[in-house]
Amino acid sequence: MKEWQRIAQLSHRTDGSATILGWVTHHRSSGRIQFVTIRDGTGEVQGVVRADEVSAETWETTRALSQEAAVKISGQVRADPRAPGGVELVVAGLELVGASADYPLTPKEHGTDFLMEHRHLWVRTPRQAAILRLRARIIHAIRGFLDDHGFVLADPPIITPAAAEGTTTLFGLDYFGEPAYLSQSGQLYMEALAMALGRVYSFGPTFRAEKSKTRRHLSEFWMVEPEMAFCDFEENLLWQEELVTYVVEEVLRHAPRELEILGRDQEPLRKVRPPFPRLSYDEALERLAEAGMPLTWGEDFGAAHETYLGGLYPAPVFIHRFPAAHKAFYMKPDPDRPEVVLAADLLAPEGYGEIVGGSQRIDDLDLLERRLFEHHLPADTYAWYLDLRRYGSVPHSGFGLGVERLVAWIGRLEHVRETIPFARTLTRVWP
RNA sequence: UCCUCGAUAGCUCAAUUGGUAGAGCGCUCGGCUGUUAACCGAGUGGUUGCAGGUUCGAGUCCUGCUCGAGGAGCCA
Repeated sequence: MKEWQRIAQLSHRTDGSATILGWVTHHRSSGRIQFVTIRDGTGEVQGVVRADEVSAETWETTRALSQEAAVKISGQVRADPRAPGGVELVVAGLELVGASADYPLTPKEHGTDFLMEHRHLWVRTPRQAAILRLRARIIHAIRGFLDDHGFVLADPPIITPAAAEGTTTLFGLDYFGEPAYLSQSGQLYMEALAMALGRVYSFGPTFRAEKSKTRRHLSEFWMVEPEMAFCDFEENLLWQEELVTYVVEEVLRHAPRELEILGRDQEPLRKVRPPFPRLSYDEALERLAEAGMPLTWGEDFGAAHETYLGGLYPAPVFIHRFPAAHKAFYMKPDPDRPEVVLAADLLAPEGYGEIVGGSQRIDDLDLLERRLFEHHLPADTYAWYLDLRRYGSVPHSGFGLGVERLVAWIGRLEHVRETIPFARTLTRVWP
């Protein structure tokens, strides 16, 4: 049995003694009475210290407390309408566990660069802690959904010999004298694993050395990549909308406090229900033309186009069947229209852009070899991948979901760098 | 890689047509018997990103550079 309590539990013991361990967030003094606010990761509570109720030593120790000093305090838990949260601790004893001098972060405003430079301390603030709890809840929901639906967690390697798609920029490294790269997608490996386990998913970091500096980009981000054998394009979309819906429901059910701290309006989230609206690439072009943003068939969407399309509906929207020319080599052509592929992007509402990208994969060996040639990719690098089409090839599909973008959308955050404990961006690899 | 904007006290920011670099917060000391980012008084605080130029005089104008921001492209 523990000899101390966590702050979140204090409201259940509004009479009786308690001991808490935590860090000082605020300290106010008014002559003969001091107020010390303590944070312990589960919540905050105010300690009340009266000069005539504690020893001179405790009074002095309390008086000398500074921001983020670690303390152990004990006393009587009491309900009081004047206390933030309605419960306070009338302090009988206070011990300094760890002093804190010249804490850099003040209760006032700071700029982004300063906060990122002190990210190791910034995470202590209520807002940042709420975001990290939200992230944890979202990850828990994703894994729970997939685990409960027969998906086997099977993670691909992070150190890889070549680009998965041969396009985006990779972080290179020296692998015992051989060139190797940090994975920018585990998808090809997931296809192999799906042929072994049926339904699989990966959950891990992904690395992209793109020179992107926007609020939607990180150099290191986390991605979920489910892959399903015997799954066609339509079923793939169903899995995606079921998963996203479940995650949103779980957040609404289990993290309303976090959404409140973030000031996140819950109404748009309550409108996220399957089926999600779907627009074919061709239909999307029509919508864009009506909105004064005409594109000729075959052109890719720009950021403005994506934002517009994502904003058409309260729920995420699928854009599907893109022109094959600019898409990844492994995407299966639509049998009815070979000029488009059975791929879809899921665009989040409220301007958050693409959160999921998925497709049915080519299962025909000849076509896949032809596509590798057309994309100027070396066949020998993909020899093992081609084997998957040689030995019992089946229709299969999968998708990749960006965890940070999902967290940013659900929390309605300004920037993905706040959705991960220590963001790695184009200009920052520290702390 | 390109475009736009920016850099002044530990932090957030002011500084008029080029004319002695300030405020709030933080921190230190003092005051206050219920504070809520407490309040009141005093104190503390500067190579104005770097290098050069114009000028009697540059935080301010000019040139180059460095660093940062968010947007494009690219992407989750």
